[in-house]
Amino acid sequence: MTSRAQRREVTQRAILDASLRLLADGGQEALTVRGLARELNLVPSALYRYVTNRADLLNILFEHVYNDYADAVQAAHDAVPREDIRGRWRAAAFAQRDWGLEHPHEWTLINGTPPRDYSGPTTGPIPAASRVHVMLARLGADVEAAGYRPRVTADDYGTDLEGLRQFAIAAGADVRPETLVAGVAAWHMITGILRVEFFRAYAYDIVDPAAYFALIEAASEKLLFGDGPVA
Amino acid sequence: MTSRAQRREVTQRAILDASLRLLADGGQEALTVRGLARELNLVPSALYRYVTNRADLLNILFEHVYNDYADAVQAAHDAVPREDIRGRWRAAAFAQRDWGLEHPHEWTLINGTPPRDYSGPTTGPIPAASRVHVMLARLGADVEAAGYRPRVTADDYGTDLEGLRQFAIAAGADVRPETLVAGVAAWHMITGILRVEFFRAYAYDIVDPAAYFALIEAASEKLLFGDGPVA
DNA sequence: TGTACATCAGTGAACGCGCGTTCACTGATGTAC
DNA sequence: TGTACATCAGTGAACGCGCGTTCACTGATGTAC
Repeated sequence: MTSRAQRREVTQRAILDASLRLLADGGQEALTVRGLARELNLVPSALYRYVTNRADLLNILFEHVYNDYADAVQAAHDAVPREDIRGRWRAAAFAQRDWGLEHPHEWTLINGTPPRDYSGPTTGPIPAASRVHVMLARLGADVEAAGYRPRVTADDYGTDLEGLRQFAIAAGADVRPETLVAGVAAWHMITGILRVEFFRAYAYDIVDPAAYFALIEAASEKLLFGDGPVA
Repeated sequence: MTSRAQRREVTQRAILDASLRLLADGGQEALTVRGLARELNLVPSALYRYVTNRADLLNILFEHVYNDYADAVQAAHDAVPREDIRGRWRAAAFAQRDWGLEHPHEWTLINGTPPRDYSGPTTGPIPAASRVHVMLARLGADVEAAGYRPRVTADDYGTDLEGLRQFAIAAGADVRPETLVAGVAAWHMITGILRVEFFRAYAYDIVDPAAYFALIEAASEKLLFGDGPVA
């Protein structure tokens, strides 16, 4: 590798780092071409050697941030012993909250309104979002194997339930689609309550958000684990 | 009422209408002072006779849109006979989706990232959000009265569970806080899946969003209604 | 090893744009006597 | 009913701002012979 290529890589990395800094400080609106140039002590036009336009910048950032989130959730989940199935779910749920508290603008980027110039996959899944759901599918398999029966039964095995089954198979998870639906639904619950907390969209006063989150998290467990293992 | 006051009211109404049009067409970013003036064939500065700044504009709009949403959900709920308790829940859930499909930018305004200049209640609840939750609390009371037992039991009656109880009492709903938690959690589930659908934040391919929503909605019912009425 | 040439990172100036907000003003509408 | 004055909706010009993107350029780094 030539030294020119090395320096190019260093700059690319510096651009990503500065982007993350701008995002963390001021949210996605603060991530502008000119602002980024300022942060890097460069002239704005110089950035066009590395990035084709602002949309490109956002796409790179989005992917990185989403993976950060997936890493955090995955790591918390993996830190719990495999046989503590409830604990694994709980760890993942709380990890999303903790990550969001530490990285509010990042949480907002991936969970809030998609940014103006962002043009992620117009069709098909977001890779980093899939990562978390692969984890959930495998967790679902263990939920079943441990004898828990989630409280969801589907009457209608529509196209998407079948799609979910295929997704689980690809993830190497032997799990009924009903369980997956329960898991996915429970995960939406977690994200939904965090939206209320982080965006301050309260319908009534919440004095202790952490305790309130724990309540909702308990409800998510009830949905996924039912009344406990069935012999 | 003098004619001057009448004309003032007409203009105020025109400003609101034009704001709604701009929002519906281009999202909250399209709602600018200058854009609004253009829409009304006015000079930008003229708007400052009616509005103190852009934040004010957004606050007015936000309130209106949130009430629109609450109206739609409430109306769908009220159209179902009181004794059809499951049907009432289902109607409310599907109403949120239908309203969101018809008013994507409006749904985004109240459920997505709070707009830059918006400065809603920094503390305390959003009035229109409370309206829906009052409805949910009363529905919860009927869920219990009908003998359903939601699958949530709380070990910890923390401050917020007590707050939720007070909220229900104020709403005239005789309902255990556990049931409320189940209802609220289930509602977050609904909003959570709609976020994925409307913001295209898929973790795997969803080929039939309507059918997929129905699956998740079924899960929400399972959480709220448990296995059916207990004699 | 030395020279001629090619590459390409970064510069600096400029483009056209839209934004929120201010301010002194005009001219029509409303009010007091 | 008529006149003098006050109110106030809307104008027009200007302020300073930041934005994304283009383009011709300089000068250092890298490559071929």
